[in-house]
Amino acid sequence: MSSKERLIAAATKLFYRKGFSAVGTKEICQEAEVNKGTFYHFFPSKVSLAREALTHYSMLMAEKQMHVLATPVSAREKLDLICESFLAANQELAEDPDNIHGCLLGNIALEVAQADASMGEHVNQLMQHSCSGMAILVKELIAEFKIEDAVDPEEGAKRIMAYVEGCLMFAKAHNDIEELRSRMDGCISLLRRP
Amino acid sequence: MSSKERLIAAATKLFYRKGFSAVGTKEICQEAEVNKGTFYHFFPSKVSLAREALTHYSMLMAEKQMHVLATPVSAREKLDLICESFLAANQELAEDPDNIHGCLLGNIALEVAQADASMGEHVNQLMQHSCSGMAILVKELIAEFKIEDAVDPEEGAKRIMAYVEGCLMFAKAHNDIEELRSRMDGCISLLRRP
DNA sequence: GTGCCAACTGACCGGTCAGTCAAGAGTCTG
DNA sequence: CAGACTCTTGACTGACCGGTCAGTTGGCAC
Repeated sequence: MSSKERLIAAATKLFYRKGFSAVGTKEICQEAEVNKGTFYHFFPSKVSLAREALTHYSMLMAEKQMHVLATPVSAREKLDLICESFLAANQELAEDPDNIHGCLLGNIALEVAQADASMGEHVNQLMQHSCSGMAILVKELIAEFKIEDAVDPEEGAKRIMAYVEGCLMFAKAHNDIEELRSRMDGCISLLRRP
Repeated sequence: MSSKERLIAAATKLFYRKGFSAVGTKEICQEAEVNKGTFYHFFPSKVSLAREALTHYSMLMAEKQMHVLATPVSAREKLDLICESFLAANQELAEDPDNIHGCLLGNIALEVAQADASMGEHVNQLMQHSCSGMAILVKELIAEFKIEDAVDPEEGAKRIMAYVEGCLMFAKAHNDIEELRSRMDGCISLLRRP
């Protein structure tokens, strides 16, 4: 792995575990086994690296999402697999897999996006991308559950993502996977018009 | 208002607007019109003040919640009023009311709660409290919509809170109130068993 | 060989951070 | 009035922050 790749990987891990502000450039460099100067050779600023780390995380999640969508199981089961892929990412990036860190995108959205406009724009773009992947699954869910008068798939995807992010927040706060797993069935209800 | 009260009020405002790490003790003191020493006369640390600010915010929200619950309108309308009370808090605490900052409890939960154990415990307690208030409304909703085979009210309250927090995250990221307002109807669906 | 350049080094910069402290001001009690 | 107490002051500390820079290295082209 090149220095640049190691920096992005280290930043992704550390921001995921501790958040943006709590991680210093020094710590990132140590984790990536790179010197301070090398950091600023490849990235103009800490925020800039964070943007690339976010992209890296999103690609990782999108890959898992695509894999789930291509799995030959029911749409309902795919929903659970999406949930599991969040937990798999946690396992890959967390130091202790028993610590639930939620979703890097959501975490950064709440911590940094508003303070830094370029980051905000970037987060929005990645969120949008994530939702459009989910919209495919939403269509399958609507068909599978024969939901009449369902919400628009794009809107349904946003609702489900919001719900999942909220559940991830609870799961992180209580450090309990079940807060997420046991609530995934609620996603289907969200597609019905009330 | 006493120095201590001014400190808590200032901290609540600033943490709400910018997050925990992005606000320094100096800035809090300036906003509260108090000196550094006075800060540390009343609070042993920045985290300690943040805990009290969080409590202050929760009391503010609980008050609004109680007021909504006592309003003589339909349960469905109360749900919208709860949503409006989040926006009212935003109006009260934000510098520019057009900037959506979400929920202080959720923001801090994702930013700090995991790094600081005492903060995590505190956040959990306040979240619990907030959910138990919501459970009352959930019972009303179940009765009003004659939802058969509904989820347990405590569980329903958690689902709705998770959904609302998720919608608030989207609303903050996109800086658009409608991301929250237009999705409140989804709360009712969440109470139905799928 | 020589020239070149991206990759890399690590000491260093000004500034900011949370937190400290000794001294003073104001207020209550006996 | 004396003494004890809380509250307030703001300069100060040392660690740490993101970011810079002059200089080194190693490989590739000619």
